[in-house]
Amino acid sequence: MKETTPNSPEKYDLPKGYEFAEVEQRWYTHWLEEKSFAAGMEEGKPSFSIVIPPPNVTGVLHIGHALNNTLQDLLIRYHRMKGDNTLWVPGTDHAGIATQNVVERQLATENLTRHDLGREKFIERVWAWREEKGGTIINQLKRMGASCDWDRERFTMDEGLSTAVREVFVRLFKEGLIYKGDYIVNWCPRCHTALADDEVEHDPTDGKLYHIRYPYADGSGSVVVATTRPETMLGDTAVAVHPDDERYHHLKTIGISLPLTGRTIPVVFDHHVQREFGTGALKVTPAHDRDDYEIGLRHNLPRIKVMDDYGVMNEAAGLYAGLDRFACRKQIVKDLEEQGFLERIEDYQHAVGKCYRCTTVVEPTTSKQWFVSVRPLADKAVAAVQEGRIKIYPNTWDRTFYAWMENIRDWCISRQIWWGHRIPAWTCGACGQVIVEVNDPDVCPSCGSTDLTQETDVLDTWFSSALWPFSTLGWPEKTRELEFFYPTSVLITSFDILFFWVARMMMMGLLIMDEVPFHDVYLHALVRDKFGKKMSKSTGNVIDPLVMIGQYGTDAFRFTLTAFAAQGREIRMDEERVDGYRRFINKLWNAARFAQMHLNEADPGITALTADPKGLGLAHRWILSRVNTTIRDVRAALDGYNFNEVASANYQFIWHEFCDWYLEWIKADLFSDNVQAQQQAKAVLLTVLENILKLMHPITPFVTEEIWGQLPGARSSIMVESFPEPVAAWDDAEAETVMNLLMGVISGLRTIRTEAEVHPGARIEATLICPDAARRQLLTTYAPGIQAMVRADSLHVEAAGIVPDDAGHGLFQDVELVVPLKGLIDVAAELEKLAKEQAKLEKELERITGKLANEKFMSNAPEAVVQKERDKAAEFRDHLAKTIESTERLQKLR
RNA sequence: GGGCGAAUAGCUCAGCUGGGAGAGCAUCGGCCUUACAAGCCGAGGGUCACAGGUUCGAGCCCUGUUUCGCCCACCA
Repeated sequence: MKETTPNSPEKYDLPKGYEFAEVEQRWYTHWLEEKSFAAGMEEGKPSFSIVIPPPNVTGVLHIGHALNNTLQDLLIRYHRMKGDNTLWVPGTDHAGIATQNVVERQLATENLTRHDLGREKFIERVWAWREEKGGTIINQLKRMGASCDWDRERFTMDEGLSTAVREVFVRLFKEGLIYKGDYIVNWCPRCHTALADDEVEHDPTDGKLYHIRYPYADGSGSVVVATTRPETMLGDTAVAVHPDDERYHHLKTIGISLPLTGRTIPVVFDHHVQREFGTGALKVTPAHDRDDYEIGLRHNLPRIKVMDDYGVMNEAAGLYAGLDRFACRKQIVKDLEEQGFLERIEDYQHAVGKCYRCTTVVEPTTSKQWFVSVRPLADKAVAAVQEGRIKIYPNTWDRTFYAWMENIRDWCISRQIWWGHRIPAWTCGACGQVIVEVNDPDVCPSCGSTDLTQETDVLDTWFSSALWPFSTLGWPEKTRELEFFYPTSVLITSFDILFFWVARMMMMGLLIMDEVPFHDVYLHALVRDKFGKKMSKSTGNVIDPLVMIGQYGTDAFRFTLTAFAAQGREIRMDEERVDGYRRFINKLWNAARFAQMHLNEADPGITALTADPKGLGLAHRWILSRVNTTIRDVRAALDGYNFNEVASANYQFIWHEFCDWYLEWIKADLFSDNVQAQQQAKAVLLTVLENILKLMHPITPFVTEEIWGQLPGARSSIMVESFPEPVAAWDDAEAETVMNLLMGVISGLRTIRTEAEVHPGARIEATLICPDAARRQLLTTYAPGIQAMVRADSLHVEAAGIVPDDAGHGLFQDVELVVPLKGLIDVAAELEKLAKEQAKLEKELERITGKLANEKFMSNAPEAVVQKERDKAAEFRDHLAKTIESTERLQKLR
């Protein structure tokens, strides 16, 4: 483990590079053993709770889960450190169709179907599968570092949640919000179930548009209709035209003779028909098309189902019975052509509905289904958002949400599969009474018969997910958990299930609990590849979170996801960024290693700073002031769900302020013989490092925990430490101003060195010319610091002076930087640069003087802005003069 | 067709209520300087998609245009 370096063999206790794999495993196990994730329920403390969007039990962790759960964990760890009663409820979703498919595939390898087993045995089989394989995604979440309260893990099919489902179903039914009706549904002939509208995906598909001639019944003429699905003509019960379409007025009294069947069907007049499309005549198949179904209702047309549940033509299809729907299509086209009814065929691209689970082409068809009347529920949800009881982040989604809720249709909740919550409805065989009860009835309450059959359909998976925020907390029992944690604080999810899930939780929560299910909804972006394409296995552009974790470490991966999580629509994931942040984690590791090398050598009494910092050295006061700013920025970003800013505030501070400047600056103290200076540096260093680790812990739990444990003093887990709060005494505007001056001067001198190609190891001499006495005093005071940072043997600070012709020259604010460099100046390059600078300054100056001369600006702009412009003008004038001077001086050297 | 969003450095993206254009990566130059070469120091690079408008002042607000993406409804 311990790696030695040639320079200091025994000094480092931490390995040279951060070895994440071992650390992650060790700490996660420790946290679980210590039950560090368990929710507290102490009276008088604020509560913070999140219910996880339950991944499908069949799921494997993809990058969307990774993002989703990283953000949740970030907030959970933050609030836990803040001391809130913090609960993160984990769990999985039984995912009806998906899971059933998985098990059916497994059966297929044994040459079995679910029907061979029968319902009960099949369900047993699914449970067995779940026991064996259902924990995959949970284990993967653990590798992400998710600090869920695992003892509270729930499953949408477990006993408690099943009770909740029944309770809600019965209540909705009794309130008249659930009904059974005949309806046209999207039927998947492969899954054998109805699909909700949003479970159907519409893919643009190349197909054909068939133009078919339908003769008038009296033989006096014919009309041409067009269809993409000619096999449905067997179920046609009308031809529809627009009522204002004069071309067809004469058809009012004439019937149509349906080709191939000879059936006579009427012509109906309906506004739905688009006159411009094709011939303006539409064949109407009410049993197999959603729009036709509606037309059929309006005109009282019969519905003829010509297919069975497998997509095979039935008896109503006459000669075509027994043919698969697509085979039938071919045969029909052939027959139409032979009999002279086929006018023409054209290539046609149109949207074809496909099952979102198995991509089988969906067949619209009529059947008996259970529905929820969502209108009253939707109204409650809309009101909750409008009144601000639920806030959606980013709020650009509000309008989309309202629009969707306004157009919402009744929710078809029955599914003709076996895996799921079986609908608690029974029909009496004797009297036909429908019984809906929480507990299985023995006898019909109406006639006393025991001939009761339970509904075979199960509920849409989203029905149980809609209850998730309260069912997981124990409802319908009145639990302490509900009391403490409902409504939950925030729901974090991807916007693509805003309607599937989020809206339905709102509806159910508001109805059942009479209270919102969550106060905030944060909708994060969809993760795409770096070209903006959706990740998919077929495209081969999938970034696998587990591969990322293995390669770069969980912390680096989590940091990347956080840094990408701006409030937008999409995230373009680039693996290179993960590598970049892995370096950042390593940087932090090494900074800690450096700190530890000094802190552990120190007398054991070294502790974090507690005293007033006013007497400390400049760099110490500066870094403490910067820590304060960082704490404020990070907290504000977390509270406002600006996750990317949480990442960047940390990154910027740790790398570019703490490492680049502070650590370099205090090396002099740490290595000096001045014990007091050394002790002071150690105390502040420890203080700052502790704050950094706490600030970073929510994003990068492992590395921070590991470093924390290595710091001096007796330490338990960083998880029980409190999240940093700004310390008023640390704010120090003056120290920041002075440090900015010194940093500017140092950077300027370094630029001069580099441009003159002075070897980085070589020493220089430098002169600072500064007209302002107070600032001159500062520069003199901190000359040793500046010298150390720029490798200068001497540094003169003067009020005025003549710049030697062959000197390197620079400028920071009102300070002229002069470095004598005999023959090292690239005159041509320097002149070019000065010319560019001069042009820029002249342009800026012109703009500002114009502004200051503008009366309207002077009278309208706030005084502060005007003053700022005046200051700028003065500064630019000064710089311009000096630039011109330099140019003249260098020209002498040519 | 309706709605939403995006367009800023070579790439990926920030830029929150309008006041001197930012980061990371990449590029170029120089360095093993006692935490880190997984590093350090420095440099270059932008008509903020286009055209108007409001304003003293616009990347940001308004109108229109172009390109791209998503969602909803889909003319059979």
